[in-house]
Amino acid sequence: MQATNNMRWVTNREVGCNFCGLYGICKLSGLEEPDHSRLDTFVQRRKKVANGENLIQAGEQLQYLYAVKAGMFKSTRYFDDGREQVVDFHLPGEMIGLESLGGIAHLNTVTALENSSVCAYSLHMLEKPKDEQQFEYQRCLLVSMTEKMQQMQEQSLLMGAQNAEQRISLFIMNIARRFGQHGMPSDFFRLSMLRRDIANYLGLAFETVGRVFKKLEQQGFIETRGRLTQIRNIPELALLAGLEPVYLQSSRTA
Amino acid sequence: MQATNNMRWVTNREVGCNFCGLYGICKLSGLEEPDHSRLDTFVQRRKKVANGENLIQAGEQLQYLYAVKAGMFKSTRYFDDGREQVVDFHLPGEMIGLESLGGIAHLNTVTALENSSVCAYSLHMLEKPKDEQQFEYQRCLLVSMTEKMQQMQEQSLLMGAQNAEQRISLFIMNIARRFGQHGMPSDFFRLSMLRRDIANYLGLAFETVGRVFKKLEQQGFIETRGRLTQIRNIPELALLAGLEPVYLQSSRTA
DNA sequence: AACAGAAATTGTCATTTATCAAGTTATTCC
DNA sequence: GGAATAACTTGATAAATGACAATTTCTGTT
Repeated sequence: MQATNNMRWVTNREVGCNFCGLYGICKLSGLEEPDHSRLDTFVQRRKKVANGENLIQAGEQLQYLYAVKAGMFKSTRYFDDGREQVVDFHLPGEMIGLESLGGIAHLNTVTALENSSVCAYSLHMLEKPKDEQQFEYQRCLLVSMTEKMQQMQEQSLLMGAQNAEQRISLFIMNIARRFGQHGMPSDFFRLSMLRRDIANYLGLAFETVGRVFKKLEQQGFIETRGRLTQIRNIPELALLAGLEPVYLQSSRTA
Repeated sequence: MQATNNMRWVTNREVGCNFCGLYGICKLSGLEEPDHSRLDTFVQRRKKVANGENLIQAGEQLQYLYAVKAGMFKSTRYFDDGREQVVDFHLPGEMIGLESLGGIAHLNTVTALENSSVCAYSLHMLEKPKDEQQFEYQRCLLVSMTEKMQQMQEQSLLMGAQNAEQRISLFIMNIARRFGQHGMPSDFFRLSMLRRDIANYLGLAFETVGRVFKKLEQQGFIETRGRLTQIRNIPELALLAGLEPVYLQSSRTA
């Protein structure tokens, strides 16, 4: 198919700073000052991570908070016996590292699923003496954690899914909402992870994932070309997922 | 069985304040002052909730943070079409409400799974003017959220479970660790939720949950008398769950 | 102690999903 | 651009789980 060749390199847009999870913190650090000199001492901007490379290795010391600027990441837990479990995906605008804040080391390995870039914010700011600004930093962090927690809350719905079709519909709708939340189209995006990753994440065989995607496509709910994914019938997909039909709409207008 | 009659009323111990999720906040508010007068203006202590009663109704305005003092709760999401999804359980020492902090209303209904009691802390403290103490409150909240987030992280492992046996083993080990974390025995506790609740939470049929429990018991990994549950072979159960064998030990000594 | 209702167990059968194997299509790397 | 590799698809079969119905046990109440 010729169209496929044209679309192969289409990728998700870079997220704007105003839609980024680090926005609050960056603003405090001088993002909106004419020269960014102050900001630049705290934030390492647009660090590139090539497809397949690790941004974070499990066991590594916790030093930075990251925000995905462009591209996509997965978090994987590796076990002694060689098994691996994908525990999360990170979309543009979302933060990486919040879930490890309690300890001193990262629990999971974070890998780029395509050529990606991140902004890194040093966690040293948390150790500074208490002052007015410090208070605000903490508040920003609290907001970020709150958002992350709500996202994780939704995973609980995923866990109760009754069958593969519902699980996968829920998964797609979840990704869609998250794209929309950060100012990108919520019905047309690049699903950069492999079927294997999705399957591992959802606890399904990857053949099952493939078959369900195909079925959803045949029913006209979604359309895929390689990794590019378009949702063609949001209400029906939401229904399959067992969500209220307003699911995506409400988060768009919010 | 005669022994059963004796054990019917055995219940989980009340958690000590020093093992409670609200400890930091209560301490700030005067928990350790000789008279508790200051504390009592912020904290409503030992509010009783009878088995089956709702502590929180979905949609209700967010006003308090709760900590489970004794007993057990479940959080349920209700859908328009009548379906319900159990999204979380709350054990003694754990907090309730953190996951809704972002919004103004509760998303889930929280129900007591046995005669329980909670401490309630007014969220108004968060709106007070910025002062030294306010900073500390925020920090406490950040710590609580961090803990909750790590707990939720573990749910991600649950989601990837390959089969019912692994799911349920993981579930039991998870509950066990959480009891241990708050100073209670991690190998002997009352599992107050119904099979139906566990099944709903894990996305399994309740008959399957029952059969797996029975199988685990026949293999000698666990022992149950009614709701009372004892883990008899931690390493084997951890193995089934696909966890490192040190899982429980490490959290005990910590 | 006895009753009523709820919860749990058990057995059978239908459905879903995993597993394995073979073939096809995409990607990556020279 | 082409070879090598990885990812995905498809089909057949086995295994796990869900659904239903009948029975037993448990729980709470009087």
